[in-house]
Amino acid sequence: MKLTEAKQQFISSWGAFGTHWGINRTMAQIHALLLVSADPLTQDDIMEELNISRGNTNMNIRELINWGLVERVILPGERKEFFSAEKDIWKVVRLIVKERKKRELDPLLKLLDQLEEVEGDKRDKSIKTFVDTVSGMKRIGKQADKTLDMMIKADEHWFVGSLMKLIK
Amino acid sequence: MKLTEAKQQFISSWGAFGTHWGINRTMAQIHALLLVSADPLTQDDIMEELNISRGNTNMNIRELINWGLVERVILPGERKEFFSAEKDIWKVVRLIVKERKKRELDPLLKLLDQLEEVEGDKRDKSIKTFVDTVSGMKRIGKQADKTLDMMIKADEHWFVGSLMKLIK
DNA sequence: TTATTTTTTCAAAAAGTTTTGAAATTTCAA
DNA sequence: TTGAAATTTCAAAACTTTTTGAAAAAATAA
Repeated sequence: MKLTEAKQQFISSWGAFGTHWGINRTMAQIHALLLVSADPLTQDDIMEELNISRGNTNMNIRELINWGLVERVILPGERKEFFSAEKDIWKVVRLIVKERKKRELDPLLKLLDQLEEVEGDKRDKSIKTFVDTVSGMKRIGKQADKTLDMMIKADEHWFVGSLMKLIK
Repeated sequence: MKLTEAKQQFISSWGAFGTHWGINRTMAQIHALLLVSADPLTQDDIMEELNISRGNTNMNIRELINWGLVERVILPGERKEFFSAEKDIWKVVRLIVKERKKRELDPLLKLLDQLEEVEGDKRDKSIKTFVDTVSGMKRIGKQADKTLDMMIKADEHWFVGSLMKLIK
């Protein structure tokens, strides 16, 4: 496969995967393009390469910067801003996990804490079912929280190495 | 908080969370309702409780059954079908991970294998950047694959217990 | 059987999300 | 300063996904 074709495949597939991962298609495509670009690109480069509008490009670059996945690069002597993606994939995964944890898991745990305090006699079958479900989720949720925090801080090899020891 | 209100909160929040988790809102709401129901419910119960149409209810119940999260229950002497959700949350998490891995991670790994075989001289900067990105992803992806497989098979306490030992 | 109830399907409508592009704002070199 | 270039904003349009509901199919009791 030729490089140009491979790049295109990569960008379009990463876009499709992104949609399953809480990231919209364009955002994922811009990310993919920057990941496989040897040098930083301008907004115009990205617009042209992906055939998307200026507004769309701008909004999604900004979102990628918020996630910490892309950074603005100022090249001396250039008027335009350039953008480049974090290339260390393990760092990328940690950034994504960190962001999604903050947006999804943390609010869920907060909610479960509130819901566990439902009024009523726990010997009542319907109360029991509710409380048991909520408590079960809270337990698993807290464990996931710890595990993910560990992962966010961990070095790639430490983490995987440790896990691998467990199955031997 | 009263049980009725708590249930409603739980259902509506689980619905909202679901949308971040590759599960549509109604599917997640039906799942939530069944999780906190002490007894199996019929399609009509679900329609009424969530104010949704018959078709919508039917399609989403079917999808929940496909994921293994809900099962059909036949009660003797009853004409209608009843539905109940798997209540063991650790099992629920494993089922969701299993399904999402199959739909998302497995195809990604397949794609990366193909893309790694791009033609050209790896001393070429643009080829190198592409191959490095793809290889990096493949490495992390394979590790995630193993870790998730382990998790899918693992007992809750074995898995978490082992992880916890590592941070002490 | 046949009639009635229950479940399933699917085209069209509604709802939700993303994208566009032109106007407003900001930046910066001269 | 000023004006050209670059960036940002956001309402409307395009697109995508979900939901509805009525009709078809399947299941079951009599």
